[in-house]
Amino acid sequence: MARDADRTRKRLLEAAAAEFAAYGIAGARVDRIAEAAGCNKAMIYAYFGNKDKLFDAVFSAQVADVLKHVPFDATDLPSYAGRLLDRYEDDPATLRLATWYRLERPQGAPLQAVVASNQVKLEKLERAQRDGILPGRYSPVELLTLVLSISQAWASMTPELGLNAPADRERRRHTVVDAVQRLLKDD
Amino acid sequence: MARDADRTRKRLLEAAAAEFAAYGIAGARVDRIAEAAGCNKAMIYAYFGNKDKLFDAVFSAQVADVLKHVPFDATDLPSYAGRLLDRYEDDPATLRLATWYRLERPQGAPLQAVVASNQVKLEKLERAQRDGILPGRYSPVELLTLVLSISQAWASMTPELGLNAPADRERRRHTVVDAVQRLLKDD
DNA sequence: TAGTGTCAAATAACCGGTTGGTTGCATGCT
DNA sequence: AGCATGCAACCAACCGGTTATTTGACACTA
Repeated sequence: MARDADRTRKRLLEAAAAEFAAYGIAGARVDRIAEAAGCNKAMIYAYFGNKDKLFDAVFSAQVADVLKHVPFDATDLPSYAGRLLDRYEDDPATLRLATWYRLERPQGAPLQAVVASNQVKLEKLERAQRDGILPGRYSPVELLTLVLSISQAWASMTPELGLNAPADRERRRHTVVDAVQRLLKDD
Repeated sequence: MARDADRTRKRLLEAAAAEFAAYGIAGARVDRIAEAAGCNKAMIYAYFGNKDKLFDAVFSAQVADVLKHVPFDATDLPSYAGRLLDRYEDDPATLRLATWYRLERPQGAPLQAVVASNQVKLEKLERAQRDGILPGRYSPVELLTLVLSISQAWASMTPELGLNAPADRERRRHTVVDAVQRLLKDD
């Protein structure tokens, strides 16, 4: 096998993403990550410094990936919510990583990728309101908060309630999209 | 200092609630809990068995406490959402514990306290729908999921977005209550 | 051979859980 | 009452295993 630092880095990131999604920062095991990546533990420290920094690298990459595959469209929030739901259901790691980030890293400096992505969304929402595409009853940040939390609704409920959730995804999707539509409807 | 098993048990539960809320199950340190409770580590194992069971005890108590202080009212969901938001903002540990539970304990047997509390809510929702108090466009579990996720909206935002959140709580509360109202409004 | 990547092994700290014994209190006997 | 006895509550010290992180030797390549 040829030597390829970039390839090793990438394998490490992928393995770490799976590990962190499953166990969180405190629960993640460095040995497992190295083994899953098919390389040695020391590589983590050579490439990323330590476990926390590795998590930041994983999460920043995830933010960029979501932004790329689920572009934000302020002019059609119901559809955006539906596409977010698709992403969450196709790749549950996305939401788990974000949740762990919120729970376990509230002290660290805000990640630039996240701040920037929020700023862009808020500006687009403000413009859409000025253009009359969106109602003005909620401020941009209120709108964004509601839409995001509704699109996570199914994923953020207690497992016990999940047992009662509709089996077919199309129905869950409809619920979310319909709810966002109602929030935006004129009186 | 008189010996008092009940009192010790209670102090242990309180200390554990704070510790688990802050660090989760994997991150929680048994030694810290014992020290904060002003008693010995061995008491934890005598009273609760192990760390996981201690968490279950803490979480079950929390579920009962929320159920008691924020009674569910299927006939006035907007108000219920508002009261839930109050609870989450007054006692952030509530939601953090629930989130840790969801992330770290998806394998264990469902907690009876949670199952029962869900069952009651779903039945009340179904009755309210039959009585025409609630619209029938969403099923009970869909309705509950939407209401719960909206009431958690502000708390489940990424910290970076939280910086843009409205400073005054009354405004956040209004956003949540208003959103639930719109979901239930007749066409 | 100089430089970079790789890994097994070592290390030091840490953590969940156990053990054996001590302390205070209530009960019942003299 | 005074005292012995049994028991529940409590704790310091310890144990085996695990974890994040470092190191030093080795291998490949240019």
